[in-house]
Amino acid sequence: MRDVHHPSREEIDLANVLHALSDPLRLEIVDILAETGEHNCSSLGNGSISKSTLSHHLKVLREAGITWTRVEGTQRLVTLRSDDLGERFPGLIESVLSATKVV
Amino acid sequence: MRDVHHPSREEIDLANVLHALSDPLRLEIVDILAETGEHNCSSLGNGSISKSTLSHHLKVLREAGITWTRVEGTQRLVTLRSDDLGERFPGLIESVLSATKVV
DNA sequence: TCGGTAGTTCGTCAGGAGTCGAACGAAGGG
DNA sequence: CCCTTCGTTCGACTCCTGACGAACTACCGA
Repeated sequence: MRDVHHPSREEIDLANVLHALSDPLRLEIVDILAETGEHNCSSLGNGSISKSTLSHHLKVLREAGITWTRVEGTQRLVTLRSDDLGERFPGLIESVLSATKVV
Repeated sequence: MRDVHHPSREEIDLANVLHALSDPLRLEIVDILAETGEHNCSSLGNGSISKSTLSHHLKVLREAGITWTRVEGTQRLVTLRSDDLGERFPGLIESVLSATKVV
C-alpha cells in the first residue's frame, strides 16, 4: 500500500482515458482538480458517496493516467497529470474540461 | 424501424459521448467516418464482428449524438455529426480524433 | 411475387462496473 | 502504547455492456 502504481506516459491509452472520464462523478473530480489543484481524497467526495466508492473512482482515474497520487503522511494527495496528458493527447483534456462548463 | 431516433443537439451529454468513444471498435468507426465520410453499416465492420454487434455499436454512437443515420432504400447511411458536436463541445471530437493517431 | 440484401430486434450469456459495509493497514498524536 | 484519522482492500450485490445467432422487417430487382 506504500507505493502507488501509475502507468508510464507511453502506457496511457486513449480508450481507457475516455472511459475513465465517462463517469459523471469522475468528471466532476477532474474538474475540481483542474480548477483548484491538489486535493486529498476525502475533500473530493461529494458527501453522498462512501469512501470505498470514492477510493475506487480515484483508482480508475490514476490507472488511466489522468491523475497523480503522492503519499504524504497519512494522506494521499491527488493532482491532474496535465503534463503527461497534454504531451500524449494534445488538447484533449482541455476540450473535455471546457465541455464540462457547457450547459 | 422506418424512423431512426437521434437526440437533439441540446440532449447530447458529455459523459454519454465519452462513454460511447471509450470502446476501441467505436473509436475506430468514428475515425473511419471522419477520414472517409459517409458509410453504410456493413462497410464499417472489421470483418470479425457479427452484424448484430455492429448494429449495437452504431446505435450507441447514434444515441450519444456522435453519428447521424439516414435511410436510403435498404441501406442506412452513417455520418459523423461534426456540426452539432462542434457546436456543443468545441474542439472535443477533433482532439479525440487526433489522439487516435498517436502511437 | 419471390428471393436476396441490409439492418434491427430479441433472448441469452459471460464478464465488467458501481455501490456499499466491514475489515484492514499505515501514520501520527496523546 | 493506544486510539484516531485517512485511505485501501475485500467480498457481495446489482445493473450494465458487449457478444452471438436466430428471427424479423423493409426495400429492391428479376
